[in-house]
Amino acid sequence: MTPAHQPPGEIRPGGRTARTRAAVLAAVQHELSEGGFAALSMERIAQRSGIHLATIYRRWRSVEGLVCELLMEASTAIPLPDSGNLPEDLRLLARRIGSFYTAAPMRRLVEAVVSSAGRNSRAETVLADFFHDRLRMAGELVRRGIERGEVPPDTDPEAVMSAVGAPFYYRILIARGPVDADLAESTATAVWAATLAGAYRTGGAAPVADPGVVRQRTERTE
Amino acid sequence: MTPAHQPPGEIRPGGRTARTRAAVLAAVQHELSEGGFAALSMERIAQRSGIHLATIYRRWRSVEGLVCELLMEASTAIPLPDSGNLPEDLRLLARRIGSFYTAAPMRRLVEAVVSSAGRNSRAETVLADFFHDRLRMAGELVRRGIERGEVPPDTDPEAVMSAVGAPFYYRILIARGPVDADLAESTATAVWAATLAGAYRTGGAAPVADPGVVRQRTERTE
DNA sequence: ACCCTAACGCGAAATCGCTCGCGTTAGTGT
DNA sequence: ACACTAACGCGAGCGATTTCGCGTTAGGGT
Repeated sequence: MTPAHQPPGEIRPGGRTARTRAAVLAAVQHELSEGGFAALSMERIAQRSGIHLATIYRRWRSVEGLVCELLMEASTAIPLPDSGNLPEDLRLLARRIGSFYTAAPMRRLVEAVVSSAGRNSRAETVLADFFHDRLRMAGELVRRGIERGEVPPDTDPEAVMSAVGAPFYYRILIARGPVDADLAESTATAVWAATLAGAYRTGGAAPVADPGVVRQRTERTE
Repeated sequence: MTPAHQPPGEIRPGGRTARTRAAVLAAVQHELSEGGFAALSMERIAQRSGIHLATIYRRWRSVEGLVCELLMEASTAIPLPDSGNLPEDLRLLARRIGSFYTAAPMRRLVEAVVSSAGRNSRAETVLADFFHDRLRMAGELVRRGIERGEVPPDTDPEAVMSAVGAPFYYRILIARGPVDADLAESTATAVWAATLAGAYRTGGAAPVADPGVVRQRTERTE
């Protein structure tokens, strides 16, 4: 997302270029935290950052471009736990995601990115790639659990991690309510129970008749 | 969201007004299905619908306004099941949501509404109200299950229904992947298992040590 | 220390989205 | 059938966003 038009023969990532970049992204961060995506305009960013309007347009093309770059900046913000125990890891991760999104700035960033993805096809790609990467990495957590024999071996790691994230994004984007500690606890408990029940096994979900029964069943048509 | 400015002394919902409304909303629907929210502009809608640009601006103010009205139009699109059995109801509902969002038009509509909510505070309110209503109504489904003694009596109905919806919106808005039958089955299984495990009980989630054990436990700090 | 040119600052110009005023059409009540 | 006015069509006009051309500044290589 970085270069809007083809860079000429040579690229200069250092010195002044890096400074203006930092100034602009910091300005976007501030504006986003204060007024949200709705209050985000190129002109305000230019004023706050002290970087000329035309320069920002040249490098990022649009507010969507800026927001995307900010997203990629925050890629390592939530570290993945490794406690040697899957249910514990799930709970730790859910809590980290929860506290991460309890604060307004990151919540606003997600709103902004998803909002951007709706209008800008490039933003959509950036968003999709970002979360695919993240899911793939987080899946490692489940793979360790499989190796330890804590869950069925055909459990889909990315499906489990999607289930960990989904409630938070639902709360932020759809229900538009606060992200709190309860949501994190609830999510961790739910995902672990569902995983044990075989909901995330590959080749179709396994409906359970009684709690704790893990078995495969053919799909029914409604 | 309907009247952008105060209607004068008298309102005329019939005849021509209703026709233009239908024509415009149909045009929005088409444009949305084809090119998505990104390709949605007031001018294109005006051209396709045959309604003058100024008229559309007068009644809806913006594309966000149009999209919101389209959302409210689709309020009864997913009927709530009542099979007399909660896990069956959850599965039926998940399937209905799944097939509802498998088709592009409705998927695009959700993308558009969420995208709009990021920029327009009024759209945000419409979105929140819409889903709160929907959650409240769908909660009835869980309440019946409580009465039948299928789940713990302090289960939070709206938390359960949020869990049914969340995976679909995550798939649409974040993962940006296809909504298919597998997702519906997986979701139904997961939510039922989590509900039995007490993940959605009020007053804090109940971590489970073994599958099927339903018990309350005090929250731990990380 | 020097040159080369990528990246930036600046103001003007073009473009675009949106609004406004006025005349016309067609519901609605009597 | 008639009068009244809400809602629409139309085009001009306004403001905000976006781009362009040119001169200036400051990395990066020799």
